[in-house]
Amino acid sequence: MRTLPKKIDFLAAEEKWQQKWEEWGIYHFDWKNRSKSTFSIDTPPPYPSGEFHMGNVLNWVYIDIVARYKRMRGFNVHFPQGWDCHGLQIERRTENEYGIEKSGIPTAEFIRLCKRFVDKYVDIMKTAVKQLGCSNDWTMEYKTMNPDYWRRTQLSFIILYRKGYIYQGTHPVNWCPNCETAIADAEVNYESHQGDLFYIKFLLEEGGHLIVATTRPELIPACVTVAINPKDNRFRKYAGRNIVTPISRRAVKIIKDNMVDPKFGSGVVMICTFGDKADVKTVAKYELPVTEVITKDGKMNRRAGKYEGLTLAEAKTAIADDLEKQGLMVKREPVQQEIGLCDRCGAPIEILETKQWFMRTRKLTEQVEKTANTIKWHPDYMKTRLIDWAKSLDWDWVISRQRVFGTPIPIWYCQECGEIILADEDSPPIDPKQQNPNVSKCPRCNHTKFTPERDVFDTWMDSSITCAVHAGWPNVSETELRRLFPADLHASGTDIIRTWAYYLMVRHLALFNEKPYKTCLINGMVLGNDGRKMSKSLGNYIATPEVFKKYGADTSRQWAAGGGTTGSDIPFRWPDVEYAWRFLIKLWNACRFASLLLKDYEPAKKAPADLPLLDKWLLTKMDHTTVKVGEALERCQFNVVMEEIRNFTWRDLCDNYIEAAKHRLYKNEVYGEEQRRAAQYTLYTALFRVLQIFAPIAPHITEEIYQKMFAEDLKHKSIHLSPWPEVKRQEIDDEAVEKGDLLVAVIREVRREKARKRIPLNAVIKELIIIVESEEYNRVLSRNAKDISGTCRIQKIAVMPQGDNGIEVEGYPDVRFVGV
RNA sequence: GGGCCGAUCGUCUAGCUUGGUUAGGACAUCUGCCUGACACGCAGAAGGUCGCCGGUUCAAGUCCGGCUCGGCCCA
Repeated sequence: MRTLPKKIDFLAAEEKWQQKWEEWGIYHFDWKNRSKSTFSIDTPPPYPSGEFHMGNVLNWVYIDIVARYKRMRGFNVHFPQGWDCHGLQIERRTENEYGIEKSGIPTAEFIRLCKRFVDKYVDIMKTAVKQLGCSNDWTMEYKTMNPDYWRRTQLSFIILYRKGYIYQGTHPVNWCPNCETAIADAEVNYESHQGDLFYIKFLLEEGGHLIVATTRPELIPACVTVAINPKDNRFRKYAGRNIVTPISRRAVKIIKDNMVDPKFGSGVVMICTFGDKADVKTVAKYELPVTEVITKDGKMNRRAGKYEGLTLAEAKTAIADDLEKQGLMVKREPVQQEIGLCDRCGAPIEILETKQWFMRTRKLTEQVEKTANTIKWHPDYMKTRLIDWAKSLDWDWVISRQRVFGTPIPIWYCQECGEIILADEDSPPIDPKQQNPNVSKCPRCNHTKFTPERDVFDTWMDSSITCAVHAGWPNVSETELRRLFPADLHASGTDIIRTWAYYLMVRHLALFNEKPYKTCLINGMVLGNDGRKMSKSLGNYIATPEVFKKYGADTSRQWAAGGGTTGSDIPFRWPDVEYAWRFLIKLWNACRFASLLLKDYEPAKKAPADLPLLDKWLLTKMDHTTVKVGEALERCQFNVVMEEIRNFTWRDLCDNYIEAAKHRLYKNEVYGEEQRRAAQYTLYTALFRVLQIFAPIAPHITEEIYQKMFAEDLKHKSIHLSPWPEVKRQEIDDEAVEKGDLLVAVIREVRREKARKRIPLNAVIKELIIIVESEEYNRVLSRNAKDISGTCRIQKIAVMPQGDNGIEVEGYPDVRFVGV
């Protein structure tokens, strides 16, 4: 066996193996192999924002550990990787990057720049994923902006349309005035905000007035009714009467509705079209008219009269001032309110009524719930988040976006009668703005001119069909599709359950009447060391390269695996990273030590007969660890995996076994060749086992050591292609564990006594007498007395049934010793 | 207001599913030791009434109910 060098450049070794693995293609899915069971992983294609943060690290490490483990378990692992390219954020960042404005250049040119931007940042992120040592199969890499992916997104739309899941409607939607597009519920974040609550006099038609409390006086021109609570005795009598809005001077009816909280403000609220979601509900309930006063870019429109052209904030001030002047402003008071913000740009959203495309998702809610219950969740309680979210949705999913960088909606309209012309199933990929439909005339009115749909799809329309796309849809037969679909595993974060996990669910249920994934693995958020969500603005941000450059991938991966329970938020702590780093060094040194003492070792296929107690003790502990690690991996409890491996390696193997076996390894002239061979066998076996069970977490160092020490003998091309160790029941010797524990306890107590007496550990003890009454213990200690004397540097050792008081061995009241 | 999660040594965290060892670990602290792999190490020490109040039980960090305080998501 080759000896390991004293020092190793871990970072260089990582790069070396990453290149080798790719060269060897060992992570490729084996399409031809029909005998192995497949394990398909639905990797969420990330948004190539260019930032590969510690949250991405967490997400990828979780998935990759499973991928590597399943490969060792003999599965044909399908682990693709794609990139989710379209979207608002990319458009905006492209504008920043190239110092341009979307409206200032031709659309085709702008799209070209967006693609350039995406390509650049995909490369950066891909580099990071590779640096992390992820075992993705890059032969299946895809980008959702490519025509081949468009084809799939568009085809799925056409199928859903035919199945009745798609409709176009004029409906209030969340609207971002900054991005100038509709956005879905899932893209709205709510934030608490200190605002003003205005108390404004509305004059009753018949004289007198009511005081309306509102946070948004700028919407008075959009006021369509005023509402009070039916149980509110103060105002009940006004229901059904007319009241005149100030500013716009319109008469509107007073209605009564339970949703009005009599305790909030004045107990009288105005309903505007649309101030918030509650307004939308009320309007639908009472079939109220809609008065829009906001333009798509967030300004007041013509209906606002003299306020036209003002921004909403300006209009608020202006209207409040005018009300003040007219003596209609009673008072204003500070109030905490929840404001909806655009997920991509942070601007406050509005609700506008526009023509949009929708997917009928709400009718699937019951099925979503039922299906979610058939899926295995890690951790289990995450499924309630999905179910609660699905049940809480008020609106269907708005799938159209008023943007340019996205998959086009394959629709045309007849210029004469407005008939909707849907693209054929074999037309995609298609851009209706560039091509005409396959029909030459309108099926309804025979007109021959068509207008293309200019909207594009919500990015989630691209990224929520991946489970099927990864499995080859629509290019493969049903049988072939079922080979990899539903995915065996989908992985994502707590923050995107409401989007990713949910949209995947509704899309695949609607398209295939099948769940998208069989298990769902959820990672928590990465927190800064102050316990708050890591973000640049909070100043608790750790950039990934900072960690990678200093500590590399295996350390980062250990941090991710061991940082906390799966699903919980993981704080980023440098001490954890350093501990992980030290473990790598410890493992290296242990292996180096072994390699020095195994130089002349001829690997044995079978265990030598009659192994010494301590060797059986270690090997049984090794098997128990293997079983626990395997079980923890099956349950995605990566922190447990880390703990088991570290404890076994550091404590049992290094601190206890190696220390207690050194004398046998060094002095075979004293202890005999057989004893030495036994220790060599045990070291060899235990270290290879550690490398194997640690391989899914730390793929580089385990490969480096394996190749140097074991490959020649064991012949697996890579440790990652070695089969996961099967523990044979007959090799488990729990009696040896019990007896070995006694031996280790005695050694520990002797060391402790040396520490108490301030004697150096390596000080020689002339004579040690162990007093033990129990016959069984006596036998154990007598037989293995040489391990105690060899380890603790005792010249003469004796075991006696009776004697003076002495020092009691912790945990063994009837075992004492004298002589230190 | 609703849903979910959490509260364990100075700090961070495991254990709770399936109640029963001296509540495990890391960092920090203290004391020894350069022991023929490793000072990026080794051997030790100290530090916890497991958020609060009840209940079930021979036995509760673990199960049940209530409360308080945080976090996330939503209205």
